[in-house]
Amino acid sequence: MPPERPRAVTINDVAALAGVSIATASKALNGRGQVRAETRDRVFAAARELSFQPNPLARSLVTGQTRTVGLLTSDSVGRFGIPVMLGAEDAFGSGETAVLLCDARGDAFREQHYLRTLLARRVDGLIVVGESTDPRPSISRDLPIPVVYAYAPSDHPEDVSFVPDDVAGSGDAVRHLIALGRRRIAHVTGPTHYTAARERAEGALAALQTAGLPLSGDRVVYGAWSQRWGRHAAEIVLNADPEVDAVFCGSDQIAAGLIEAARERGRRVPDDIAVVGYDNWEVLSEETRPPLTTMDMNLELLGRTAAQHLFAAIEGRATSGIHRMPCRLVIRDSAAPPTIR
Amino acid sequence: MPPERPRAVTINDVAALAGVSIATASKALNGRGQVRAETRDRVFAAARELSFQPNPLARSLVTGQTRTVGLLTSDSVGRFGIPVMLGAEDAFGSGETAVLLCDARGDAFREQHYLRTLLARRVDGLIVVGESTDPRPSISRDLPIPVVYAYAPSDHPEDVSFVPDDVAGSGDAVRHLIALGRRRIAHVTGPTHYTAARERAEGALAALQTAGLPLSGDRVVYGAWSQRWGRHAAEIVLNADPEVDAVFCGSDQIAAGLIEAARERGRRVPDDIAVVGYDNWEVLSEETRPPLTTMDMNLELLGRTAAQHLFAAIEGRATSGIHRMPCRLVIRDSAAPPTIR
DNA sequence: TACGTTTCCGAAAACCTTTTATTTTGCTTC
DNA sequence: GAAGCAAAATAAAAGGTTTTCGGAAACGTA
Repeated sequence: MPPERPRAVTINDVAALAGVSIATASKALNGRGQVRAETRDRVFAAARELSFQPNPLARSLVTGQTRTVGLLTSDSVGRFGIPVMLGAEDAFGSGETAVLLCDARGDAFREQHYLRTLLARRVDGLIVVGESTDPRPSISRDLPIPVVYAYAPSDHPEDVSFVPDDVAGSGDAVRHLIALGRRRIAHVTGPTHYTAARERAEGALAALQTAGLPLSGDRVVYGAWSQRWGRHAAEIVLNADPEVDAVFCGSDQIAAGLIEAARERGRRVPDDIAVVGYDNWEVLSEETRPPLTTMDMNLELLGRTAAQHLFAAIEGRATSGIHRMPCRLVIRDSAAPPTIR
Repeated sequence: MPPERPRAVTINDVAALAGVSIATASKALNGRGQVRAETRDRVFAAARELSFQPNPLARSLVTGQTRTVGLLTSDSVGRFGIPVMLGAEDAFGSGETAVLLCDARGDAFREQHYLRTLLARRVDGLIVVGESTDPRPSISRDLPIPVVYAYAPSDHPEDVSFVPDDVAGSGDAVRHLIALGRRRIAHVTGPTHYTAARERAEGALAALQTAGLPLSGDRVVYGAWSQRWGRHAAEIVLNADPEVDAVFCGSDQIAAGLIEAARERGRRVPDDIAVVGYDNWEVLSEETRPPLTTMDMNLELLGRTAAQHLFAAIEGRATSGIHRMPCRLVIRDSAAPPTIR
């Protein structure tokens, strides 16, 4: 047997104790309409004494607002989606908005199911977070509530999406290497079919071009996101240009593998080769030897910002388009200015 | 302006179309009470035609059940909490139960705030997931709804908790090494103030004792959970017993560091030293050279099981006590039977 | 036909709050 | 003292569903 819930205290009890009607009590508590200061105080006192908590269900039923948003993850939520999700949760949770978690696990059917459920539950808005920066199909068409996309942008230009600015971030990474005096910079990254890989390469190449520098090895070394690939890519890079003095990697895993393999081939990091990673995945970037200089995408902030914009949209102040959020270079030893000794 | 929501179709519309009263419609749709098969069909037909979705708010208001559970993370949710959380979400989401996500981020004040909010929203139950297996303060006392704890058990014996069976898991790990013919087995693990570290050591020692084998180096090497510590511990272990032929590590990070350092000191893994890790954190365990044999705690299953028990408790079939869930050894190259060549 | 049983259906209450429309109160002015 | 008016309070409706209970219809029996 579920334990018998003690009958909850309702606004009726408050009104009775304060000696007013429920209408007055409601208005007093919500600061609406005309109510004398003295009676308002009496109502508040009564509410506090009974530790009254309005029933959100009843309220939602009449107002049509549930103070609830759905958090829908398209692909299975993982390393990148989690921080975004937590950032969003943080933004909502500190207010009065609750977050309904739905992990569609990459299954379009599940996604539809969740979408129906969320709409049935009358959520006020929807935040869709992806696991990669590849654009994803829009779900906002004909939806009666606002939607924002985080990390993975919608493929529909009128939707509002928040993504890391990988082009600018990569530019910063490469400019950092240039500022350190490196002149033969290579770029190793993930599979070419990833938007992230292409954008990071684009940003890196643009920065090199602006500085009038060639790309070491003449071509971007596309491959996989793994440490294993990083090790393999080290050979490619070193063979293509034995004089290479810096490598900008598209992920921390690649960087970790590359550093390992470079050291095994007798190159010192950062003295002979400076290395910059991407993601600032701390379990990795703080454990490599030397610790990794890497680009942090500020994913929590991204999630938080997306949440704030959803909130604004719910209140009628909608934005649109793709918002590119700045990344931040975290400087550690693998690519750092010489310290004073 | 938020787009005007089209007036939702209510059970009134269904009843009108089917030519019955709303009471009959409700009973027909919910399979309750006496209603002729023919009228039931008519009601269902009407509901389908209008694609009627009952308003959960109105329903909850009268039934007192929200088909919603709170998922409360005590400490900041991270590597271990996430899979548990996703497992739970999966179990609920495939039913009709929605999950309200609340990340207290290790802040007791936030936790209280969330607890109040969840209770105000009349959730049917609560699942509390932790980030370590250390017991945590109970929140179930005097709560009108059932609570289950996942990963981090409650410190109150009458609460129901689900934790990985680290003692048995470690025993299995060590027995695996023994079965491979290893006789000088060391154990390197995390800080002694972690329940996980102590329990894993306990299981390892028990298995050695049962087999009549000594612990290489005579004492458990406690330290930290990091790769860095794994590297350092390798020296300790090799100095204490140069003939050591296996190391059971309390985490994959430790194992990764240890393998790296052992190789640098000229030991081959697994030929000279077999290594077993813990956690099966795949980004690490699949990337070490050789790939890591490691203990998987089945965290998703743990979360799913906890969710199922919460569900049972909501329906009045409550369990209690600490449930220890079995772990599963994942065999890769770092500690494997010789393959046929 | 009268009557007792089932079987099925519907009116109305209940859940709790907000909002609208209406009434009451308190005050000012003539 | 009446009229007028603004401010404050209340009654009642609305929101959508489930559930209780009474009543009607159908059916069989005397």
